[in-house]
Amino acid sequence: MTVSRTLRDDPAVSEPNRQRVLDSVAALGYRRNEAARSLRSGRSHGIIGLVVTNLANPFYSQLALGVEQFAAKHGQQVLIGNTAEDVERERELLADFAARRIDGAVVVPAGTDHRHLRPAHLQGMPVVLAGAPPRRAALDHVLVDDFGGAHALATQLIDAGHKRIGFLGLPTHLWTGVERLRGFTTAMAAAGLSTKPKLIDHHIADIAAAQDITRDLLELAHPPTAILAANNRNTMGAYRAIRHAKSGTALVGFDDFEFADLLDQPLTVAAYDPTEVGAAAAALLHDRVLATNRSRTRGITIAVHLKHY
Amino acid sequence: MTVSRTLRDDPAVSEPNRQRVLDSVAALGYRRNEAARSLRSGRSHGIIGLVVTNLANPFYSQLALGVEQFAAKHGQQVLIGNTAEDVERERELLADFAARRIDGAVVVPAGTDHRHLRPAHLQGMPVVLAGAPPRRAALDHVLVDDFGGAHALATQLIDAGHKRIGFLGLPTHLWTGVERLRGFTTAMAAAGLSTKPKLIDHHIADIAAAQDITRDLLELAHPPTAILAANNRNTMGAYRAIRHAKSGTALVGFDDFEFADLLDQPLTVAAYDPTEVGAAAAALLHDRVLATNRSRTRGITIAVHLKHY
DNA sequence: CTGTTAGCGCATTCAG
DNA sequence: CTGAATGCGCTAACAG
Repeated sequence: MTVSRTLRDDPAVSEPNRQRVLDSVAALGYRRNEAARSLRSGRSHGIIGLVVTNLANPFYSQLALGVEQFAAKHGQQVLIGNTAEDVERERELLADFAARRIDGAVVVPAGTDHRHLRPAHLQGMPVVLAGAPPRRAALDHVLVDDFGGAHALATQLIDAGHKRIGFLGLPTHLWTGVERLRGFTTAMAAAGLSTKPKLIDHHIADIAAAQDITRDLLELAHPPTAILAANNRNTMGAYRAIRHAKSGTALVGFDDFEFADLLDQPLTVAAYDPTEVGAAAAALLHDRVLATNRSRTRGITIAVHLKHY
Repeated sequence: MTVSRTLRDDPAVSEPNRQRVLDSVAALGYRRNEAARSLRSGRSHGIIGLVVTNLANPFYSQLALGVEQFAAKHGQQVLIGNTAEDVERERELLADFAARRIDGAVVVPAGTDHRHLRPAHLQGMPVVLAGAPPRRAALDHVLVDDFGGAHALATQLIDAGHKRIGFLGLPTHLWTGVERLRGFTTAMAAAGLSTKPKLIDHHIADIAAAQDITRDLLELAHPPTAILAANNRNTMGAYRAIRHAKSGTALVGFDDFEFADLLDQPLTVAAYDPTEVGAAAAALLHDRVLATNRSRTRGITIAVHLKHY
């Protein structure tokens, strides 16, 4: 018991005994068995989960770093899972996490129905969403200012005199896809400009597709004079097409990326720090775990700023 | 007991009872308590650790994905830790992992002395190294063919007729730094070419430093006609300097990177798949955990191939 | 301040 | 094939 108390920083241990314990612990290399500890108390001690859709994507790996850094600062460790956009796998992972009685999880959701992420379905384990707002569930969440970033990008083009602007969007079943499109169309409408359906695309799978679509846009009878790409892959594809066509079309894009400054033309990107998203989500989770009262859910939005290359 | 047996796939349960259990489990949403499970058996059930030096680095996040994918295939989960190159933190993380009685860990080591990674120091927990060979400890390991890749890059330059070749190296306290340099010098020696100390550099901290050093190289009285960069950051820095100087200097580099095809000059890179490194390490760990006999340690080397842009 | 008792939920062992 | 007894290592609650 004295050992247990000492290692738990219980003040009810005399100083001489405390020292004797610490000395012996150091000499023997003794470590508490965390499995027994968490069994006894019914809670995991210092493990939080992180579920992302694609760990190889730099956005999510940086987010993971943010979660890890916050967790480390609080003596916690991070159990990670990759869903590859598969909702079934997401459900499975979280059920596993709950069975391990971990403290909670940060989730980048794969789907748009989040009922299976409610604590009621996970033995009371709390979940914080990252990158998407909760749907059909009351959950803490951290978002990126997708609307604001896209709005600012569009506004910059409009202020520079562009009237025909092409938009390389993301699938609209993604929150991010909807918001970035909305930012674009709102800015256009505010300037009294019309958004031509012909100049807007959503089903862009990869860099090559973005390049093809941009090439088609540039070959129109009335091609756009500028293009707004909704993420960095679309930006890259558009850049290739523009460069190939030597068209002088202006380009702005959401997401910063390494080597953006190596391109041959001016580029403005809407940038933000993914580690901040992760850290903020971990912080919300931390608060939620400590919250004895079931307080209202909270939402945080991470700011986006323009960066000119 | 019948529930316990059923959930453990113990064949000693009658079919009707098995079904009744499974039905009830489904109806109630019951899940075994993994903490109790691992307490009882003294082993963690299906958690492996992963310790990397920098999760935000795409190399390590892809490695992490490889580990996660292998683990998922075997019903395991991954506890992740970031050392930020801090050996003390590495030691701490692994001691924590051991205290949690996880099955084992894949470690990208921060230092060159691996004695603290021996099972004897970690309550018997096995460790597999990734990216560096074991030093002062007998450990399974997965390496990349750094020597072969650098050798192939140098050989390509030599075959193209280059005689004065600059080398942008990595710190030689890193295994990778030593091996890539050795690949370069070996190829040069085999071709009867001398390696000028003036054209070789090691203490390159970031892209900007690589750019500065390359600029200095190009301003020499006898500048190199080609440059071999030992990783993708050095390649990027060298590219900037070459492009700025409009010198026409040839460039090859270790590591593939996204957008390498966007550059204005031909580029050859030594490429490999980091997820393969992670998957191979997880596989070695898996074998080691299952190995009842303390078999000899094993080492695997992942192949590198040239890719021409 | 320190020690004793009891139990967290599971799986091993042994009886039936 | 099924169940009862027991203990994994720790800590809450209580007694001294």
